[in-house]
Amino acid sequence: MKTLNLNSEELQTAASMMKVLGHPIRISIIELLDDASKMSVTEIFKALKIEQAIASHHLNTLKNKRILMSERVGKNTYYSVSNPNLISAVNNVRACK
Amino acid sequence: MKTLNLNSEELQTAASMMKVLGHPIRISIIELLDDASKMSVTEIFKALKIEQAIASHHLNTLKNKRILMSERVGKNTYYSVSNPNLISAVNNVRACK
DNA sequence: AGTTTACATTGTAATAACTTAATATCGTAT
DNA sequence: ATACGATATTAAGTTATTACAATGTAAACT
Repeated sequence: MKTLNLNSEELQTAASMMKVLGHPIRISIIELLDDASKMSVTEIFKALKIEQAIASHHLNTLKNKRILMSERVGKNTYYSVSNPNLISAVNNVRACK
Repeated sequence: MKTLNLNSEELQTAASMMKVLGHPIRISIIELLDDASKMSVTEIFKALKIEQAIASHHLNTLKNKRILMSERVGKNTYYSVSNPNLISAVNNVRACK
């Protein structure tokens, strides 16, 4: 019988990334960025009709787990998805009925 | 600018499935079942070296979100992954460095 | 320098998730 | 019926998440 190591760094990382993707606002951000590739905080919070502070908080959460990258251009910060596999992951879960 | 509906049933469901996948024990259960296709609770908790009650809790959590299916055969309950897309989702996140 | 636009951070309170331990149920065989 | 192996449930304490509100910082322009 196969045994696994629950404490491996890779597993912990994967779990924390999954967990962070497990929020409707954060999934929506990924899907917006899948279409647009880069968006500013203002574009995102307006598209989702949420408070600016909430968008900022979720964007920061996603960035901390290296799901998003950010780039400051003047007053704006543009966010983008760091790895296309993450979009696939979202699409796969979306495809479950 | 595109707007999305944060309250859609599908989005909520996808988010809650993702969230449930965001735990090292639950990811490991998916990976065990990817290899074995069906396993009993005892096989799972021994493979992961965790308490029986903890395995049972996590299995129930996964079943509630329809990530796993279960089938009772005599004294044993066999669990299996309900949809191969979920295995793909885990693999996609695993593949992110 | 002061103002405006764009983002980020902090504190707080409510809710949800996790672990652990103990107990209960279910199926089979004696 | 009882006992045992397998699984499920319950309850309690702790920790983690979340939304909200308010405040703070940063860049560009006048």
